[in-house]
Amino acid sequence: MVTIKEVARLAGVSVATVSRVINETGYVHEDTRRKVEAAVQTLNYTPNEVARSLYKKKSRLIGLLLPDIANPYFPQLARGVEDIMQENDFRLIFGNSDENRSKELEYMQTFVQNNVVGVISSTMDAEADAYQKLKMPVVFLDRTSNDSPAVYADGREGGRLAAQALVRCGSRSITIMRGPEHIRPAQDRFEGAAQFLAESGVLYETLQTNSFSFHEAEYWAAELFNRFPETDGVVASNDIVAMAVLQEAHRLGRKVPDDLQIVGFDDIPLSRLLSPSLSTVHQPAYEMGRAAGNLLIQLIEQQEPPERNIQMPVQFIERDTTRKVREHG
Amino acid sequence: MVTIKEVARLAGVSVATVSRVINETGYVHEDTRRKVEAAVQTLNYTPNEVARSLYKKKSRLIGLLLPDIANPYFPQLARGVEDIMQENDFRLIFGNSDENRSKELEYMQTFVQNNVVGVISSTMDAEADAYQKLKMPVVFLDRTSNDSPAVYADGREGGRLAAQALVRCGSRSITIMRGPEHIRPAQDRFEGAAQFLAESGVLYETLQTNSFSFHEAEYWAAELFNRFPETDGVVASNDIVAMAVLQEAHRLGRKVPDDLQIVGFDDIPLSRLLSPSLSTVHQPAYEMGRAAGNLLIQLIEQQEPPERNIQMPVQFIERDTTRKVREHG
DNA sequence: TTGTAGGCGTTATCAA
DNA sequence: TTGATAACGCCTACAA
Repeated sequence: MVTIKEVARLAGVSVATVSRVINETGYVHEDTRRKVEAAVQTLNYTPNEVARSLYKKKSRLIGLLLPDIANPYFPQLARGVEDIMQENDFRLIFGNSDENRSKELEYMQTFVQNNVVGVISSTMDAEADAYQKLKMPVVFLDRTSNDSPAVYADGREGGRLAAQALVRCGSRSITIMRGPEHIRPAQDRFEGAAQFLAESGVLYETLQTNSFSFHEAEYWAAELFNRFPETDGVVASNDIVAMAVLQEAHRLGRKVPDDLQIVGFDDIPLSRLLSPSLSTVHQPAYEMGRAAGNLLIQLIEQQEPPERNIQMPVQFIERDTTRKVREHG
Repeated sequence: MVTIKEVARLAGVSVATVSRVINETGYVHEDTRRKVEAAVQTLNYTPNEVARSLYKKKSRLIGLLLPDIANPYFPQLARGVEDIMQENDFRLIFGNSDENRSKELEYMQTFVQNNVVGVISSTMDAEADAYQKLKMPVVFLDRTSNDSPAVYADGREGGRLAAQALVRCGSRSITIMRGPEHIRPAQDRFEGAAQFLAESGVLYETLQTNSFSFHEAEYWAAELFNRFPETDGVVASNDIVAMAVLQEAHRLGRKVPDDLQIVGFDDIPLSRLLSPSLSTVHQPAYEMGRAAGNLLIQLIEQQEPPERNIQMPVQFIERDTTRKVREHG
């Protein structure tokens, strides 16, 4: 690797001068600047980030911790974060936590050891010491938090919208699939839906599920029809589960949306490519990733961000697993 | 951050001794070891990876470059790589290249600047200087390469299997959707399918597509039926495109699989949750990620790996977008 | 406007 | 068995 010394030698100046020109700091005579730049060019020099990081005690690295990138909702978040970071010359150290505390801690530790300047985490436990004791800024993504910076979607409203759509289109016996307990947004959605149904006086059942994984989605879908065969409307915990329900309905010969309506959650890109395409509550995942990235950068640069707690709006997307209604004839 | 000096002071020894015990190198008296370990404990010391990296000119960081994590095939690759790296105490610096040369170069540069010890890349150009001049090992993932270490699926065979399935189940007028030109695996699949059809004397048309993206998938699906309305069998360039075709077929009232058979490629997890579920060629994406990770680690540790060029097997997965045939009555 | 030199936290060499 | 110290590549007082 070419070092600053070699550049200095070739340019016939000291390393300090080279440092000045590459960092554009302090005075440098135009002629020397040119000589240095030429040397940089011919040697193809780029500064060693590790040495910089050691000296400054700050790198250009950001830690990103997500539960599971293989789960279709997260790649979009990740992509949003990455785009922002790449635009701002930050790099990402990325890890999957699997909602597993020790993996999470292990990652947090190596983030610190590598001098990352900030972390974006979709953790299960925002109050954990690992976060509270951190000297650097942290933004929680897809997780609510009272007093820490966070970006998340309005789960309550999402749940409300899903339930409302079902009721408006005539479902009278609804099942809400309730996501994992430790995942706050999942609970918010449930509460939003449940509250709306209670207020509307519509009957509903709850099916508690304990994971968002692919494999179990099929199990829960089967379970749904076993336990509540009379259901005519389903608020699924996410789009994956909704797809599984749709498929199971198909298998059982239940007509969607005529006999059974389904509303998903997330609006993963594939949901519109289904047949019937999936009615769902849209979460702006990519934008959430970007928002988290932007917020973190502002925090890093010590600018007081306009908002530290960003709740993103959700939106009901009417597609073909819910019936069309003409409002007001 | 706690440094080795503070540990040394608390333990009443020199930094050299502390270094010896944490690295388990050289002789240390049992008593001093215990004192040092106690100090490490009470101060909660972990070594600064940046300083280590500077001295050793090697970090525990790996560069991972993928075209687009938001595209459903890649998260599984990424997850495989991450699992292996995490098991071996390596961390990942992750970036999306968007099949864009300059982004790729930019990432490669920062990988070097950060002393990564190896990179896994799904590049568009394995022969590029950026890779050839690199001092550290590189493994190409999901891309063929003649003389560089690589992990990829058997695209030719995959194409063959897809075409064969269609023919076996009675399609007589087939359209092959051909993926982007610069993506070698896409071309392999095409060639495998085309060759099989030519040899079998079955008519086929080619629809050249130039991207694997979501949005364009719908466009190509529409195009398919415009251009080749008589098609009764489609070899799609991947599962996303296959889904779009399935949906478009649905819209046009074409019965799948009775009037039209469709075979996808990749076997993304969602493809089995479709109705009808998608017949497709399975690529072991997660395992490919792991294999690439393992290969890279062997290269880094200078062990001569048993194979530097790993072609993974593919497999036709019969589901519901192809017709069932009883072979030999 | 430029150069010298010390220090960032580690590791490894060498002497004690 | 232990400690002092140079070196990794860079940045920034401070001096010139």
